[in-house]
Order: sequence, then structure tokens, then C-alpha cells
Amino acid sequence: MPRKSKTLTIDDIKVSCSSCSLAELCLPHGMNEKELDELDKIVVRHQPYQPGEHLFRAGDEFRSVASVRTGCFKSYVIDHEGQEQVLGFHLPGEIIGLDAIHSCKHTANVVALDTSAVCGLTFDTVTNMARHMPELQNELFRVMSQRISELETIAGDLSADERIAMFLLSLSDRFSRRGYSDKEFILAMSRRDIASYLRLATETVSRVLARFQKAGVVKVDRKQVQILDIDELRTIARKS
Amino acid sequence: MPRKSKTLTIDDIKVSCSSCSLAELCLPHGMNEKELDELDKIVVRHQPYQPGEHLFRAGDEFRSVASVRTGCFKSYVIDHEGQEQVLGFHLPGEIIGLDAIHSCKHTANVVALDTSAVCGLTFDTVTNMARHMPELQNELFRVMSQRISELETIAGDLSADERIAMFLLSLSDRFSRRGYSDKEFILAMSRRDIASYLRLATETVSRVLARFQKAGVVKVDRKQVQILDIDELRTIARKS
DNA sequence: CGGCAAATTGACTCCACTCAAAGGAGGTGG
DNA sequence: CCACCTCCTTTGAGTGGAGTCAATTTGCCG
Repeated sequence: MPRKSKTLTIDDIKVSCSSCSLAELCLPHGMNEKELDELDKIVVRHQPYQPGEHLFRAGDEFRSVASVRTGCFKSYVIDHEGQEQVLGFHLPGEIIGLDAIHSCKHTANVVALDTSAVCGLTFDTVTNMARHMPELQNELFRVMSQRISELETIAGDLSADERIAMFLLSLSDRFSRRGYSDKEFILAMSRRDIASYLRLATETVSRVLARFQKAGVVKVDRKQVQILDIDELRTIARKS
Repeated sequence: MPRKSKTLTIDDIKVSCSSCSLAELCLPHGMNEKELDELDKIVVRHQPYQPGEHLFRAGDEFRSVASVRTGCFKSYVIDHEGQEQVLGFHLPGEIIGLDAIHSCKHTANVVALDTSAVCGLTFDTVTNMARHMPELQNELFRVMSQRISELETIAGDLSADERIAMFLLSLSDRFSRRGYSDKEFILAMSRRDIASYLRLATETVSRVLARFQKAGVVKVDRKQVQILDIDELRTIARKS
């Protein structure tokens, strides 16, 4: 049934959303998972990204939206002092690149932290889809408003303990949504990246994690994290 | 030409964008200013809002998007400790209420700080417009991405001096875009509101403004602000 | 002229940053 | 296989900027 070389149309996309995590963008809106690989063949880069390899860089023309299939990415900008500022982490199932929707240029750099794979849609495909599918339009709004919530959290007047607790809970939640364990996971990012993202010093991240561990809330071994008392973590996050 | 009672259609909106600041939403996309008051009669509340009066409250159903005509509003939420958290200020020409686009419920409270007037479009009108007009869709994206930039600024690792300097520059810029003086303006909001918005203590706002005044950068008298050395203010804002 | 809330000013405290140094972990080459 | 290097992480000691607490002062409105 799948034909080899064929021009992609809106209808194709409607019925052939890939099995990859881009499904999150499509499936909630009446699409099915048939013809899984057809779309992939058109839009996916098959070689995985290696740690340190960039998906795109600030200023790049907006060619596509990507969804993480496996691995982990971080997005960051370089501030006026030349310092790297981490804007976010992208786990499997999450969409990358919508920052470029308005200006048609990416505002952030996105780099793999792990061996990672993505799938994506070209810019034209996305805007055409959005034009013909009000549901997708809403989905794009949803992603943007998610980013706003994320920023509102970080912008809040929070202590270091609260920030770390919320960060761990956020990861836990996001992993569990994707079917991974919500109690035990790997921090693909460095302490430095976490610190930059949470607007803390790396030493503070280290100290807080050590304190949490001593209190029996989590067990941390290098990049491996185990949440021992998720309720206590929630209490800490809620300005205890 | 204007008829009294008439159902509003998409075409009407296309040709009858009001003269009020909602024009910012419409005019950049090929609309004109004819039939100024017709739309106003449908969507505008003619009585001005008094200081302390709410435009809408968190949880309200999303009925309309509003654009400030005159005066000033603040939006805020009440956090889990019962404390008011100011999210932003809305000056003439700026759009209020898009926070509700996805969930169809407002997430924030919006209250007048001054005697203020707005004009607005109903929810149905906005979503229909967006569906039929890709340009409007982009405009909505633009407003959301503006909010993201604003939050990124506040979320940044900034000193009290930097925050206040950026805040004053932002107001200056926004007033000048609307044809008001960029060097002298009124702070409709209280020190407490500014502090909450910038995540500082009220005392800190007071002290920093006093310090800026002593340094000859600004002249502050109660709510009246005069920028004396805008370049120095920019230097302070750029992490001097 | 009170009465009240907002704003200012001062004294003190504390949390997170900075500076500094001592472990690991992983990679490379001899 | 080990030595070495480098980067990341951890831990300790000290500092400082912004918060807190408290006392006035100022402006506003009845």
C-alpha cells in the first residue's frame, strides 16, 4: 500500500501520523497510527544525534518542527556576556522548535545531551496543517502556553530547595507520561545545565541534592536519580 | 451607513476594525479604520472601569479578548499561600485575555489601576476570525511569544538594579510606541505591585529608585517618573 | 484635623553566590 | 594496562545582596 515516492498532502498527514512521538501532536485529534513509517521516511533523519551534536542553532532558518523520539536535548541561548543560558530540556515525546514560528528563525540552540533521535515536519507542512486543522492550531497554542507555565514557575520567587524539588517532580511526571518509571530515572544533563536552567549556582544544585539525599527524600548516584519520598518532595515544592 | 442592530460577521470585522487599540490586532493585516464605531457598539463596554474594578477574574469563562483604550490594568494570580502575584501590566494598545485561549477559562485576574476603558471581541468572534484569517492566527502567536519573552526576562538571573532599570525602560518604550512621552510618565501601579511583578521586596523597589535618583539617572516623585539619563539606565539594565 | 494605607528609611539576618580546593570519572596516548 | 589529563562534581569557608522586621514619614480622603 505505501508507495515509494509521493508528494505529501494534508490528507496523507491526517491518516499517516507516524508512530514516533510526533504522535503527541497528531493523535489526540482523531488521527490513527496506520502507515507508520511512510511519514517517517519523508521527514525523519535516520541517523541518531550524538551527544554534543546540534539539532539546530539560533538564527537558523525555521525548516521544521521536531519531536524527540529517544534521548534528550537541551535548548539554550548565549547571553550578552557570552554565558550559556539553558532554556529547557526536551524529553521523548516533546516538541522542539516552535520558538521559530513567528520570526521564521530559531531563537535558541538545541543540542543532544545523549544519543538521540527525532522525527519532524517541515515548516510548510506545519503551517499548512495548522491552516486546515483547527485542532492542530489549538495544539500549537497549547505547546506555547505550556512554555509560559514553565517560565512562570522558574520566574517565581522560589528557594533553591523548591526549585530542585519542582525540577525533579517535573522530570518524574514527564517520564511517567511516556511510560518510563516516575521513581527512577537518569539525569542526562550536567549539574551545570540544571543550575543554569533553574538560575542557581552549580554548587547549590550539588548541595541541595546532597541535603535531599541525607533527608532520605531521594537517592542520587551520579546521574542516576531515585525518588524515595515523592510526597515529601511535593511538600518541599509547595513552599514548605 | 451603520445600521443599529445587525449580526456581526467575519466580513464586517474585516472592514470595520474600530479605532480603538484593538486596531493593533487588526490593522497590520490589511484592515482599515472605516465604520469606526460600529464594532465598538457591539463589543465595547462604554462605562469606564474604575480603579480596583475587575475586567475579569481567574476562572471566568473566556468570553472576550480586550484591548486597553485608556488607563492601565494589572493581571495577577493568587498563589497557594494566598499572596497576590502580579503577572503583568497592560498599557493602552495592549491586548488582555489571551491567557484563556486554550482552556477557555481565564487563568488570571485583571483589575483596573486607573480609570480605564477597553474595547473587545467575543471569544467566538476571535476564534472564527483566527480560523478564517491566517494573519490573525500569526498575530495571536506573536502575542503569546511576546509574553514568553517577557517571562524570560523576569526569569533571568538579574539584580534588583537590573530589574528596575529594565522595568523603567520597558514602560518608556511602551509609552512612546503609543505616542506618549518616553521620558516622563506616571506609574499607575503601586510599589508593591512593581515589587511583586519583578520578584523583589517593596522596600527594595523603594531603595533602588532612591539610589537611581541620587545618581541622577531618574527623578521620582511619588508616581511621577522622569528619566534623566536613559543611556545610563540602559547600561544598568545590560548587567553593568 | 484625624485616620489609614502607602512609601521610605534603618538595622539586622540569611540564603545563595563566590572563591578555593579536593575528590572522582572518563578519555587518550604511551 | 596504567599514567595522565581534563572536566565534572562535591565540599568547605567566607561574603554580600536582598529579604525581614520595625519605626517613621508622607500623602490621601473623609
